[in-house]
Amino acid sequence: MTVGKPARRSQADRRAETRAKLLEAARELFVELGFAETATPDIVRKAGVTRGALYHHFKDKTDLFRAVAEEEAKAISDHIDKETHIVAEPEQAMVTGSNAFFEAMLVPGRVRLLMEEAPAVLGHSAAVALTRANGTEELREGLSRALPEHSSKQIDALTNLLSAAFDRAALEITYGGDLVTYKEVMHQLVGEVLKGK
Amino acid sequence: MTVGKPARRSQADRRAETRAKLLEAARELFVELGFAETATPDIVRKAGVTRGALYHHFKDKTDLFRAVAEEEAKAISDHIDKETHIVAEPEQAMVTGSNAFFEAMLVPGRVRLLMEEAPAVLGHSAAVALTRANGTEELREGLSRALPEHSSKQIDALTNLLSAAFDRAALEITYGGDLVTYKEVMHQLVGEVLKGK
DNA sequence: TGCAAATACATGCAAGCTGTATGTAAGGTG
DNA sequence: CACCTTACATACAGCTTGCATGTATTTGCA
Repeated sequence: MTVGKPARRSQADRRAETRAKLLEAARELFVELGFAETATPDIVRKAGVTRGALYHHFKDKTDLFRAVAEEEAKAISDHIDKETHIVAEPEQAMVTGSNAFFEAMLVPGRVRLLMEEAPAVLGHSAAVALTRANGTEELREGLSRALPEHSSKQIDALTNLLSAAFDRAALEITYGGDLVTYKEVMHQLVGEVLKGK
Repeated sequence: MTVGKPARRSQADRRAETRAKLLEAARELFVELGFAETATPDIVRKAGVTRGALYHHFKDKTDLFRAVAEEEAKAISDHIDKETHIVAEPEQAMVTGSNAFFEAMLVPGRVRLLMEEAPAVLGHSAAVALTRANGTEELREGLSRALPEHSSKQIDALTNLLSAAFDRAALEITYGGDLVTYKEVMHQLVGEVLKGK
């Protein structure tokens, strides 16, 4: 059995592997130090590749951050979908989705990446677009159903405001706020809106 | 009348003047380009001073940003205080304060500085501490008065969540959201919370 | 199977930025 | 009027980013 003979990997495999290593290393450093304080030499050292690889896979440092953030948002979205897709009734789906959101947000670094860094690095619009999937649609639908008198403009606004409250709750929890309290208060808030008119 | 003879200014005057010029130039560039994309050489060129002056007045670039952000937060706080201090009853003070907040947030650049850049540059905690004065206390007091059964922990949480909603409303308005709609929906939201229980 | 082309990555380099150290001029003080 | 302090200016070292160019591996194809 020949040793040291590097297995002939396909380009796709090589590519996927280095890309994954870059994403992982970048995520850790972005979480720990923030985007601005993280240098690309540090990222590639941690990933075990060179800066050439980084700039081959990503347009620039910001593009790498975008990829990290998108992956993170997708993980959240997937978790919420997995928890809610079995729930049929919209009322219950909202509360389930809410709980799933808070669960997902407990994963270390998510809040830092998506709520603190992303708005500044990618801009507000891109940042909200990232979290667009995070239960926002379920929320909008629930509100729309419960408040048929409201215009879609009003529903959109309300969705944004409640979504912001969810985000802030996650943020505060990360910074030591009490999980149970914030979940309670958040549910109370949504509940009152739903039965309001 | 002697011309060109530079008036003998006091140190305090010199100091205040350069500092003001730096703050003004920095504000413009931070708003236009964001913190990371703004270079100190550009700031001092715009201010008509040298980098030496900048680093004499401020510890580093972040410290300059902090000063700009603090000035901005104070302007908002002053505006809200001016509008609300004549209003006696807490209920009315809240609605007046809310309107004053939205008015204040229309000043160009404020949202960019305080809601987009500040959290990433100064950290979430410092950023919320900055806006701590922006009607947050009136809000907390109003909630506390209207919801006597709630624990102070719950009041704090609710205050944070509604405060986040206010912030998001300002953000969305800046990005083209309809001012009237957001004000309406925000008032509805607060109103429902107040009469809830 | 062997060779050319494409892909994936490595290395070297130029430009720019930050923060500090050191130099100078103006203002305050006894 | 001399000394000290404050306010600023200039020079420099160390990094950082992104690109340009070089090399190795893989793939397509005759």
